[in-house]
Amino acid sequence: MKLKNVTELAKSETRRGYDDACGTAHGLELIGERWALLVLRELMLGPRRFSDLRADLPGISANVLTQRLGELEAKGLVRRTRLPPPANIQVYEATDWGLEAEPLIQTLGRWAARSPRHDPALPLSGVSLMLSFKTMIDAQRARKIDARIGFRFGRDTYVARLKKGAIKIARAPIKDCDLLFEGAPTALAAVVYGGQPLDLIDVVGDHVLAERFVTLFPLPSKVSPLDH
Amino acid sequence: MKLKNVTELAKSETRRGYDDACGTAHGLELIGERWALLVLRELMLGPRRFSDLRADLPGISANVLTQRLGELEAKGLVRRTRLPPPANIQVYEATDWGLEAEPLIQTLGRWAARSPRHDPALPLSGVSLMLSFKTMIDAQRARKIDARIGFRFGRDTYVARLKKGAIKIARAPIKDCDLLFEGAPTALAAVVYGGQPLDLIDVVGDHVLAERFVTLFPLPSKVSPLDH
DNA sequence: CCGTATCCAATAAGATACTG
DNA sequence: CAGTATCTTATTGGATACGG
Repeated sequence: MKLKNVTELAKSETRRGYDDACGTAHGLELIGERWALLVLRELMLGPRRFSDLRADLPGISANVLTQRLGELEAKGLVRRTRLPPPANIQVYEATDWGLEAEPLIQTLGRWAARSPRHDPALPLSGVSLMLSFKTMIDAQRARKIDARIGFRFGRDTYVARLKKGAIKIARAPIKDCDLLFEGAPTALAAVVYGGQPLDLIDVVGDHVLAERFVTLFPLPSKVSPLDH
Repeated sequence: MKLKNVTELAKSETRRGYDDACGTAHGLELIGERWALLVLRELMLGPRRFSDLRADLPGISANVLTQRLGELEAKGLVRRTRLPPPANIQVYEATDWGLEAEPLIQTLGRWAARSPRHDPALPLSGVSLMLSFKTMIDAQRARKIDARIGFRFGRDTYVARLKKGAIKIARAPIKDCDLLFEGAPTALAAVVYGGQPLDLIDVVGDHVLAERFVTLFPLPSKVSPLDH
């Protein structure tokens, strides 16, 4: 009754399984617990520290984050590493296999975007927005664009490389960009997905390119509530 | 403290959300609760009744199943219908949007199949096995096969149509099949995925075809526990 | 047999405070 | 900043009982 410490935590590492050989069921045992997939999502574009994760996952509590990270680490999806000096801080990083969950995150997001209940006005992390661009890009519309586009969300910066309808995005310093967006991820999302005017955010560089860029990510049609 | 009835159930219809505009987060609000995706999985090949679901989801309790079905119905993923007389029984059926979750189920299953912890010897429902065939089929190996293959698991029967490397599967009466497998889904899984000999199950019809069929579904390589 | 409702014990999540 | 400890609340699963 008093062993809420290491022993019990280790035991509760996984909640009772589904006892099902189906890969889907096993997948749920791996990333089906509350918050787990969102923690992994935040690591898809590179390592993050504990407090970054906490800030980007509105509503997660410290103890749940600790527990999820420990479980993901035990399962081999996340690794704890230490940045080389002089930084020398501890960060969490997705393993190769963890990174392979990206199609899963995209498939889930694309499917859920059809939901009539989906509210794109809620807050959004920088990583979420970047991944949504990778997921929702309309290759047809983007095929003629060849550009480097930067994003600055607070102290995090990302660079997107558009070429031949494909988009690659990495966390990287803003350098040699044709265009830079600055502001909150939520504001940029309001422009791209909510049809709000571009002047909600700061745009540095090629404004014509910016106007084109924000139209490259069409949302799928909503499911009609009458179809049930 | 006493209103555990309709009022409170309606309120707890969804557990507290993630407050995140990301489609992935919304997806988790839709099908992220324990058992929800597995319930939906069991409906992917057609309507099922309450007791079928209960039997195919080892370990789910009646009250949790009732609750998940109610939530999935409220979200528009599942519909309650009544089979026409003389059957005239109530069944649960995935809506069109619910059926669109199939790629999600497949992506999750394919990803999780790389897990070193995945145990293919656990029990498995007929629907799971059929969906795993659709997910894991090696189109190259299957491209020369043109056949109708039947499966009988207890009173449920399925027919798979192989043609040009593609496979279509539906719950249907066994008719005009080149080959019929009979037995428990778990036994057939042991043959196809566990490398067990074919004589674990009953095979009626073209045995040569049967031997080829069971090699069409290669599992992905496991993640090495050392890669962490 | 088909579900649904209720009660109970075990766990997981959430909020908050706190320590190295 | 990076977690831990503790307390409270919500959810889960199992048993059982109940109505159609």
